[in-house]
Formats: sequence, C-alpha cells, structure tokens
Amino acid sequence: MLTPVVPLFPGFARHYPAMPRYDFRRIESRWQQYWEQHQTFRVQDCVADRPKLYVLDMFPYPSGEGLHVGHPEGYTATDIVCRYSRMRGKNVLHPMGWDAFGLPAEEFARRMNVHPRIKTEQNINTFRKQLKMLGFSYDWSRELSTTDPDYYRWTQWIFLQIYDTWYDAGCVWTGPDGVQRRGRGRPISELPIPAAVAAAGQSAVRRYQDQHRLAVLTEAPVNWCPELGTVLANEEVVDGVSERGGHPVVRMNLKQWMLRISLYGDRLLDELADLSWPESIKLMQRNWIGRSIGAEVDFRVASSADSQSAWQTGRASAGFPMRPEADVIRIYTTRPDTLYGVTYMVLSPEHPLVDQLTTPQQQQSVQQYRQQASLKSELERTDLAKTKSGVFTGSYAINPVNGQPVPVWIADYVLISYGTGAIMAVPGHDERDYEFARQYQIPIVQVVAAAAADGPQADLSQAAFCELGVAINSGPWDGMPTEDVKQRITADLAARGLGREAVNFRLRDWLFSRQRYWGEPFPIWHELDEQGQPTGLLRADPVETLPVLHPHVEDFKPTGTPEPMLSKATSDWLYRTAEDGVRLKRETNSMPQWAGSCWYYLRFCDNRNSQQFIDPEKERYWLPVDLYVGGAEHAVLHLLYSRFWHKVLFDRGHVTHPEPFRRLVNQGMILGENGEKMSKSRGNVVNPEQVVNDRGADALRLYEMFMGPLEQVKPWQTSGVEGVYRFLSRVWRMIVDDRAEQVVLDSAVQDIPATPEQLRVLHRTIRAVTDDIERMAFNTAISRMMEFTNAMSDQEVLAKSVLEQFVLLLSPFAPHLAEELWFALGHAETLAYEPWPVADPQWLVEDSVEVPVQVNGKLRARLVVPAGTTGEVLQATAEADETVRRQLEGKTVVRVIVVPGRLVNFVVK
RNA sequence: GCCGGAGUGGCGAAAUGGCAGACGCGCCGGAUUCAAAAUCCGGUAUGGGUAAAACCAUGUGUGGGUUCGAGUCCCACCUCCGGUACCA
Repeated sequence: MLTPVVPLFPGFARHYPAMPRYDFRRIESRWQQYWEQHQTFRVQDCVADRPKLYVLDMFPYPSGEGLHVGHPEGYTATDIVCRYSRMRGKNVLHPMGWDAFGLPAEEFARRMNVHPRIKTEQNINTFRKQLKMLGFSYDWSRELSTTDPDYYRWTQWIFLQIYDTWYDAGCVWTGPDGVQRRGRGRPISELPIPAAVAAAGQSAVRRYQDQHRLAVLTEAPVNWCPELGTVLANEEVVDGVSERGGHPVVRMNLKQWMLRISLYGDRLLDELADLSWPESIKLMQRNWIGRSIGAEVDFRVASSADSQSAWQTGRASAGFPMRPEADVIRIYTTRPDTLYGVTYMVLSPEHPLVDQLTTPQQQQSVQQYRQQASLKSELERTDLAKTKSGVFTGSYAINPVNGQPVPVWIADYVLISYGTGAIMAVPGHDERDYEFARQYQIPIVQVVAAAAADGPQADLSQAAFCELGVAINSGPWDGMPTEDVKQRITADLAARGLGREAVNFRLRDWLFSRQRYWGEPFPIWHELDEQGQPTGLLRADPVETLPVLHPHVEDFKPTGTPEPMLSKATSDWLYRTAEDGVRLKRETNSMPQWAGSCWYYLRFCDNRNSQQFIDPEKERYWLPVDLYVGGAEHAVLHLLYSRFWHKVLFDRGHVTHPEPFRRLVNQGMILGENGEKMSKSRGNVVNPEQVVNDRGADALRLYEMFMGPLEQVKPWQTSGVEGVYRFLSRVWRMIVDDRAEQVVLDSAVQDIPATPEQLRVLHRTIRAVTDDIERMAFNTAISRMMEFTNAMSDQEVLAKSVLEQFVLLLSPFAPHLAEELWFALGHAETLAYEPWPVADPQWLVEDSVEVPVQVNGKLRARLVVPAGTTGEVLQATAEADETVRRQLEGKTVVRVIVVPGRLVNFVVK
C-alpha cells in the first residue's frame, strides 16, 4: 500500500522534486527556509504558564577564517537540549551574537585602510551564514554584536555604574535573593568622607572619592607592545613576546584604568560553591583567586634590641596601626608559627623602604641590583629555573618574638605586587628561602619538627621542611602543633599590637584599558587647567549622552608611542568645554575585548530596549542562564570577569540573581585527524562548510555528537562522518520508498497497530534517548537510535505510529531530516513543538532476562529465566546447569551470592 | 614543581561494584551486479582447542590492596593532555 504524501505547504508543493534518495541538500535548505519564514524559534518573554529555560553558547569572535569544527560542537549540544526542551514544554531562550571588537579587524584596517567596522560586518555575515547552514534553532531576532553602538552604549553605561561604585567591605545586607552577605558595592555618593578631607575642600573630596571607586586610574606597570601599539594583559604575553604576532613587549609604568575585582575576592570565591560547574573549573577559579590566610607582622628596623622594649610598650597600648611607622617593615606570612626560624628578611627591589634602609657601603650594589631587576621582564624574574639572587641592604630589623636582629636583603623573588612586598625569610621551612639562604650562606634554623615518626621527616641539610608538624626552638610554643601555634602566635602578636591576622589574594586588579581603536571608548573626560594640563579630576559622561561613538581617524596605524589610537581623533572629538567653563579632554584609552562579553547574556533577554540595558521583569524571568556551554579556555578570565560585573550590578540593584551562570559545561577540543591541535600551520583543519556540502548539516551535527562525550578532547575522523551519514540514509530508506519518483512512504510502513516487539524496542529507545539527553550523553543517545534502526531492519511491516515517535526522538539531533520525514508521515506542521515521546512502563518490562552464573567470580554460564524469578529458583536453575555442575564437582561450596535478575556467584574451595 | 583530567580492540568509543568491548569506523567473507559504486547479510580482543562448535586460558597503562566479585573503590608508580608558575 502506498501512502501518498498529503498536504504540502503552500509554496513547497511547486518545488517538491523527485527525491528517491536521501537528498540532504534539498531537505536542509527547505527546512531552514521554513523555520525562517515561520519564525519557528522566535521566543516570547515572560510566558507565565511554561517554565523558562535559558541555554547559552559562548558567543564567538567572528574571525576572518570563518567557522571551525570546534564551534558546532558546543552549539549542537545546546541546540539538542533546546529542541528537546521545547518539546517538553519549556519556554526556551537560545540566542546567538558576536564578540566582535578586537585586534584582528584593526590590523586588517591598518593594512587595507578600511574601517574595522566594515571588515567586522563582513566576518559577521560569513559567520551568520555558516551558522544558519547548520540548522540551529536560535532566535535570530535577538542577535547582537558587541560592536553595535546600541550594545556598547550599555557597556559604557555599566562601566559608569562600576565607576560610580565603592566597596563597603563591612556592610552586612540581604539581597533580593534573600541571602545575607557581608560587603556591598554602594553608590560613591554614599562614601563616608573623613572630616579632614571634607575640610580640605570640594576637589579633595572628589579626589578621595576617585581613590575609592571600583574603576580607578592608576599608574601601573604594563606590558607595552610597540609593534601592536597597545598594552597587553599578562595573559596576552607569552615568553616575553605578544601572543599574537610574537612582537617584543616591554614593561613600563603608564596611567591605566584598573577595575578593583580583588575587592570582590571573597564573594567570587564563596559564591562558587553553589554553582553546577565542573569541579575542575571551580578549582581553577579558586586557585586563581588564591585566597590565603596568614598574618601581617611588623619588624622594626634597628641593629640592636636596645630601644625595642620601649617601642613594643608603645605598640601594646596604641595597637597595630593602619600604616607602620617609617622605620618599620610590615611583612605578610602564611606561616606565623615559624617566626622563631626567621634568619633574614627580604624586600622586593621596588619596596619604598629600600633607599632608606640601604647603608652607604651597600649603596652601589643595591642600586645596581635594582636597576637590573627593573630591566627584567616579569617572565625573567619569575623564571623558576634561574638561581635566586639578591643584595644585602646593610640594615637589620628586630624579630618581634625574640628580639633577634636579622639582616634585611632585597631580592627579586619577592614581588612588590603581593602581600606587603616584604617577607620574613624562614629558610628552614620554605623552599625559596632555603635556596636563597644556601646561595648566600645565611643560617638555617629548624623550628618545626615532624609530628609523626612515620610521616615526612625534616632533614635541613637536604631541603626545607615545609610540612606541618610541631614547634621546636620556638620559646613558649615548643611541642605545640603547627596549626595551633599559627593561631596563638597571631593572637599574641595582635594583643601586643605587633601583628594581626590578614587575608591575601593572588587575584590582582584588572587592567582595563587598551590603546586600540576597535574597542569601546570610555565615557570619561579629564578636566584641564589653564595650561591645558590634566588636573587629575575626572568627569563622567551623563548616561543620556551615551554611546560615546568612535571618532573618525585618517588611518589605523599605531601611534608608535603608548599614546592611544583614539588620541589621533580630531579635536572636536577630543575636547569640549563644560557648562561651567572647564576645559575637558576625552579619555582616549579604550576597553579590552572582555568588556563586551562580560554582560551579553543579559542583553539577549532584551536586545532592543532603548531605555534600559535590560527590562527588570525580563531579567527576573530569564536569569540566571540555566546552561552555559563553551570552551575551557575561558575557565578563568571571562567567567571571572562576568561574575564580577554581575555582582556589581547585583549590589547596585540592577540584577536580582547573585550569579549569572547556574550550570556550566565545557566542550572538549576537537583535534585534527592526526590527533594534534587543529591549525593552519599543521594543515589539519577541517572546514565545517565543506562537511555540510559533502554530507549535510544533519550528518555534521550527528557526527560531532557521536564522536564521544561532549567534555572530552577527541580527534576528528572523516570516516566517522561517513558512518553517521549512512545511518541517516538508512533512516530515510526505512520510512521513504527510495525507488519511487516522489517522496512516498515505503510500502513496509503501514497505518496498523504496532507489534509488541516493535513497541518494546520503541519504548526502550524512548527511555534511553531521553535519559541520555538529560545527561548530555549525546553519543550514547545516537547509539540507541542506531540500535533502533538495526532492530527494525528485519521487520517486514512497520507501524507508522512507531516511526512517528522515532522521528520525534531523532529530531533534536538531525532536525532537517526529521522534519522532512514528519512531513512525509503526513503532518502539515513543524515537529518543533510536538510533545516529546513518553516511554510506557508497560513496554519496558522484560519477559525474560539473561543472568550470568559465576564460580569464584568467573563467568561459567548464562541462564535465560523469566523476569521476576526468585533467588531460590535462580540458584536451583544455576546448580542444574551442565557447565556449572562440572565446575562445582569435587569442590565445597562455601557461599552463594544470588542477586535476583542480576547474577549468581558460587564461592567454592 | 604544584593542581586537575585521562589511559579499554587496528581506530572513535560503551559499561548504577555484577556477562568488558554496546554503537560506529576499518578490515575479512558472502549476496546483489556483466562489472563497479551504492545497498544488504555474516564475521572480527588475544592465545590455545575443534572439521566446525563446545570448551579452556589471558585481557581495561604498571604494581599492590579492599571485595564473593574491580575497567569502576583505595594506595603507590608510569605516560599523555589541560591549567599554573617564586603569591611568602
């Protein structure tokens, strides 16, 4: 019986061709057109009667190279989840956009002298076209690019929010999520002004406020790359040259914007706990934040303990000061328990006390050493392989716990940017100090002994002993465990005004300015004095004047100096006179590429809003992102920066959830066929567009999911694409008569009740595929569908109803083919919102099960018994089995383990 | 160095502590064909054994351990991949 394909869509009928074989080209373009014309995936905001699901891909940088096979991997995974979830009745937000600022377009502009916007738009068009070829169910009406003035207007607005915020570390408050927190970003207008500052006048108050903002201009050592014409973030410098292009990078001090992310260190750390992120990523963030607890301790500079007791008496009554006296070195240590083992101290070469502490005899060598250190790059200084170096300053400081004078050195293994820039050195119990002490024959004293005889032992002639243990040679603390000594010695120092508990973060503030053209301009002006010199006072653009657009420039060549590209603008962009007559010059730095990607997930919820960056109602409805999928390369920076911005917005009441991304999944990298990273230079790059042309988007999607677990790194195999393509062809032929002229159902497909066997196979498949999608185990879901087609291949007659259910299961994976088959099965509308099949438990129970029989854990027989066979019967059946009997012969059965339905195991002697 | 993750057929892989290798690729054999492509059917861990089976032994990086039973849990080690780099 031939079932003619009935209702064709208006417009489709005319093009309906003879299609004997699986013609993916026709099928795919037809359905892509259909989805676009019918706006199938357009999503409504704030739908009350359906649960929302926000599924987000890390949006790509639209490079000139076009799509890479790595892109469709995560995008297919999220697309499957989205299509599946829609069929499960969820209201799904699934958007796509472009992280389109960045240096490549600017470099292209410089070479070809065309505006970077032009090249960027071309690249975006290529990317969009390529993504649309893959049939992703994005709501394209929500598309955005970080380079759209309508978008970066709000990036600038958020910057101004950050600029307008100071961090009140002691503030205890309860957010809209009902959780009590300590520490809150508050409006700068609420910053308490000390009386002395207030008395000094308005400009002093403004300067005081400026120092406390979350966005501050500071003189900072930066990586300046003359060739690229910009400063680079540390992560953009590899082995002393720029990551992009390999150009030399020099260190220099420049006025730069810093965002004070480190103030949020505690919250960024603590609030990781509840996120459904891979533990490894959480750990990387924890390590990056690097919170440590220890003590700050003051060492007074003096060559003898003479006046020490007077100073200590003063401290005991006055307490530990905010800032130490001019002759006091403040150090940070995580091992205050080793204070009795201090045999020298080290200041970083940049430490402000160095000049003061250097004695005339040491002047020359100290000068020389500082000079050398300043010339070294960060990398040279932090090269672990090199031997340690340093110079004695000639001065001594008094150890506050025992009154011992210890020599003060400078050495570049101590960094000015961490802790207090000075350390107490305990060579007996710190590897670095040990190495240094050996180098310069400084005494090594043991103050910690192994706690247990069977644990690691101390042998200070060989190496430092860095384990915990018990105190020795430590005065009153002898015999006490390390942890206790830490606590008590810190408390003791605090009581005497000589130290205090302190917390430090490895996390540094975020260098937030670049000297590029193709980034967001800052909405900030510098006030100028009569001579046209900056006074150091700043003014923000009023928010209603945003965006600050890019100026016209004649060319895109770097200035060749640290002067930003935007300073090449004409003076009408650069200067203006304020209403009060003050001359203003624009900030000419631009924001780094991270800025736009910090908040795009918010804008997708409301990308056309011209009044607000997001409508609060939409924010409450869509946020947080339920599933965020992208590469692990963004494990730290992007995800940390985004979380930071989100928390500032949260503190300022602009968003209602403390975290932006509830669940995170990292897709594994796809390697080339040779198992190496794909790259042009290795010649192993696979072009997805080519694969789509050869085998179709459905085959590409299916293959990318079939390769292995999503999170895993896996090599590409073109023959594997062939395999899934064959599967799709088999599915096609299972349903469609491939010898007919028109698309008609295969004669085996009939509108009759399904056989019990077919129903069992179908419902097992439904259950397995559903479970696998829930687990994001797409590779095994596909295996299950292959098993389904294998099982159906020997059926003479196939019930149409079974195939319909199967087509629905297949649809999230191979949506074009599934739509076409759904259509061929007689349905007039898209299957995108058909209810997801439900496994009927009736068809999941087995009639009989195969149970393995083991003797001493070794497989000896397999029994086929009715489902539900009791343990006794199972054991009796096993004992009756020929092979088992032979194995048991002449042996004593010690024990029998029977797990009904699972196994029998005889333990014999 | 430190912190993660992973090591299973020729290859990609699968396996709530309970039949290792599902599914796919490749390969071998067969059907179809004048022939080929495509398609379909069967086989495919290793060694022994058999005419063929049955059957026996071995097998999840290495070495130990826990358990009636370990790819899975524990300890030590090796290799590869990713992150990080003197953070006191």
